[in-house]
Amino acid sequence: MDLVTTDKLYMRLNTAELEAIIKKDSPSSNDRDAGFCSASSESEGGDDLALEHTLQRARSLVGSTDEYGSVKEGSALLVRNKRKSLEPSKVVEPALASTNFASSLASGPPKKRIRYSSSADSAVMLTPPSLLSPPQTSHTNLSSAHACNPSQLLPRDIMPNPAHIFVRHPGLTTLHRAFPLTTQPEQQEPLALIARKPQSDNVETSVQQESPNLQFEKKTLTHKKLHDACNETSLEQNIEGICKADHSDSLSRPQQRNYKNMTRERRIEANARERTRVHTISAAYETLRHAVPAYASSQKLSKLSVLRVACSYILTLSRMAGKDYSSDRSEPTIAECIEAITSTIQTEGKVKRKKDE
DNA sequence: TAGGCCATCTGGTCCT
DNA sequence: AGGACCAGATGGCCTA
Repeated sequence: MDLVTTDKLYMRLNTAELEAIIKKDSPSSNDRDAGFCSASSESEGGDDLALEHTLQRARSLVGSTDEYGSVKEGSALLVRNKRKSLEPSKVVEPALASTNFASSLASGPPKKRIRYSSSADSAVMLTPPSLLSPPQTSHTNLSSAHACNPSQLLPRDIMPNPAHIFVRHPGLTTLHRAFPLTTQPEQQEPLALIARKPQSDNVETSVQQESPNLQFEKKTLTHKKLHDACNETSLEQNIEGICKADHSDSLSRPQQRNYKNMTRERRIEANARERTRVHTISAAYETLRHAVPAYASSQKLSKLSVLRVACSYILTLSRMAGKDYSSDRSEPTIAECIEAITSTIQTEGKVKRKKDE
């Protein structure tokens, strides 16, 4: 087993990447760029990918991928085992997923959140009418089962501002908790929209106190509408009605604001940015995961494991390059470094190794 | 079933 | 003022 990791390590050390590192004697050279993707490039690629996956996910939900030509990877709902293997553990056909979603709505809210290969895969585009560009070509199919404005489909070649794409799991979120349609949950409003500061203004106070309940009622109504919709007629037609009702409702009532005087819309936008940010970090982890040695190619180390292995790997490379990046400047020998990283890989991949054996 | 891991939402803080 | 970054809370998925 040692041979596996050690050989793999040496294989990596013999690559052009290592040569490049060795040739770069100047301390000013950016070692991070040797063999690793920079954060900026990763970010851009990650965002574009996430965006594309968002669109694909939205298309796959209604099983209309053909309309957009070739179907890339990710159009199907791949529910992967993220930790242990790179291979998909479950593959849910888009049509089936759509059916399941509809049926889950028909029998009440989904009890479990669906896990996707990436959050972009799980994306359900929620594009508020206020943020939508002028109406595009109307489609018979929805861009998403949750699209707020079903009549406005985002064409493949029009990439919206990521900040305007609201990604939401079709099932549970903190904002959109599942609860039996016939019973009321204890928490009846989104956490962020609870007014914390007591308002001296009587009018505003009454609005702040009443609105969460109204919002809950609206959500409940929306769930019920969706529930009835799935039972009676097509999901598409009814969601359109729901979205219209939602839109008109939002126009007729003042915007909800949280403690930061943040509107609901801005909170959702902030959530989207936060997701994008976290996705970028996850993508960087994924890049790093591919850049470090592992026990097996199919093994998927956790983020923490990736960091640990990467640290050992970098230290080993630095020693082979005649430098010492160890924290204590102890100048370990190359043999010691290889032994350390081998141990690290074995430790971090312990579970998987046992399974393989 | 418990524990680990991860995604998401949220509020707080800092920076531009 | 708004966005980026961060950490806590929550809940789903997976494995032993």
